[in-house]
Amino acid sequence: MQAAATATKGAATRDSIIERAYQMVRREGFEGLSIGTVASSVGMSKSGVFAHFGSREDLQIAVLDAAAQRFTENVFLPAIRERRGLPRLEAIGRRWMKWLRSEQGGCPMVSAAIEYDDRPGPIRDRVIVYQTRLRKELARAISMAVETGELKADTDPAQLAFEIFGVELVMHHDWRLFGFDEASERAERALDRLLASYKS
Amino acid sequence: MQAAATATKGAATRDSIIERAYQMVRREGFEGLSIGTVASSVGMSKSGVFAHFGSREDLQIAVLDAAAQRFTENVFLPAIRERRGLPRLEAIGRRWMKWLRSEQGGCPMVSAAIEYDDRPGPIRDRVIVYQTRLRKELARAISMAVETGELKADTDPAQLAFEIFGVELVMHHDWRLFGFDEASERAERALDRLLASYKS
DNA sequence: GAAAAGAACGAACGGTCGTGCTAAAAAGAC
DNA sequence: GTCTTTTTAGCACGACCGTTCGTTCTTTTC
Repeated sequence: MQAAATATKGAATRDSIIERAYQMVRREGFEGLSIGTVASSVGMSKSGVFAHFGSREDLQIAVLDAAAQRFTENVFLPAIRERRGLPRLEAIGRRWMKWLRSEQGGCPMVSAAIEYDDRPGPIRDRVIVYQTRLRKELARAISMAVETGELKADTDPAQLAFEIFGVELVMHHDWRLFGFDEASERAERALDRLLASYKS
Repeated sequence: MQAAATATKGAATRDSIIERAYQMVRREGFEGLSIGTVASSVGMSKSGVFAHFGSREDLQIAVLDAAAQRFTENVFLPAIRERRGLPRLEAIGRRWMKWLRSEQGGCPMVSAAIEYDDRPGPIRDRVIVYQTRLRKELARAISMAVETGELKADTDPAQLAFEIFGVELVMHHDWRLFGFDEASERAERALDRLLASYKS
């Protein structure tokens, strides 16, 4: 009996709790997540849900981990199948936007970054870990595009990663406030212009 | 006895309540704002504070209005003294960054946009009004720089405003998570690169 | 001065929150 | 089948929430 996807019955319900909590965080944010609401949503008692995590914070962390994992699976992993260099970098950018759109209720990672950016504690620490990792992966993809000669040799990968992140943030912002279509169109143009300004 | 800065005693304490609440929103966000905490912070009773606003939501809206006013006073109004065109546009960008830095606890407007982007109600409505106005003002400054011939004639003001907003957002994000110095430096470079790509 | 208006207080309300504790139910091992 | 472990429910707690109400104190107006 190796570790299967879900070994015991408890792990399965734990997963379904996280799934439900994940959906709620997208709408209410991490601080808006309450054990009672999650419990009634999955049809369990508060204490039943509570027993799976031991504290509200641990539940929040579990949701944060799930968000990070999903982001990686939906944005970075598929992009790896593209040829290293500009194609892969562009694939990341496009899949990133697609990911933001698919998260109808807002990206939990963005919420977490805003909510905990000055609230010290384990959640903030973990947010920083994930954001650092994301930026590093992005810079790595940029470096490859420099190596292939598709981007200028004097490109600062971290700087371009910073600027790409800005485009994704403003797309997220505008989409939620002003509607998807215009935000997505502008973001695509912004990304094209940005990459063009770095092309050799 | 014309309307002075604060006509009656009540209006004065009302202002001081908003001031305190404003500081708290920067750290805890709008949803984290509680009347009891504000009250004890200004040395009043909960009901005393409550009487000035009539509801928690009205207090939140008062803080939001104060944030918008301060932003205008600190970013747009001073920039108007610069010559219309590129100097004024650059002044807006620089003062914007300075404003983000001066708001040690995070910009309430950014918090509000994230917190209420999918929570219908009067707060979200007002956030959209302010964000629309801001974007329009920014586009207006860009248009002037096109008219003076400093930016390319085919510049889309709304598109450039979108992209500038992205830089400010990622600067806000990185600053809070990774520290000010690097974020500010990268944002300045990003803004320079961005404007350069639009210069005629 | 008195009278009216405004400002602040303190107690209490119904509600929700996270968290313990204990017992029942379910699942798995043998 | 029984026994043991895991999983869930039920209940109660203390704390905090926004809000209401009646009262008291202070300021303004005449």
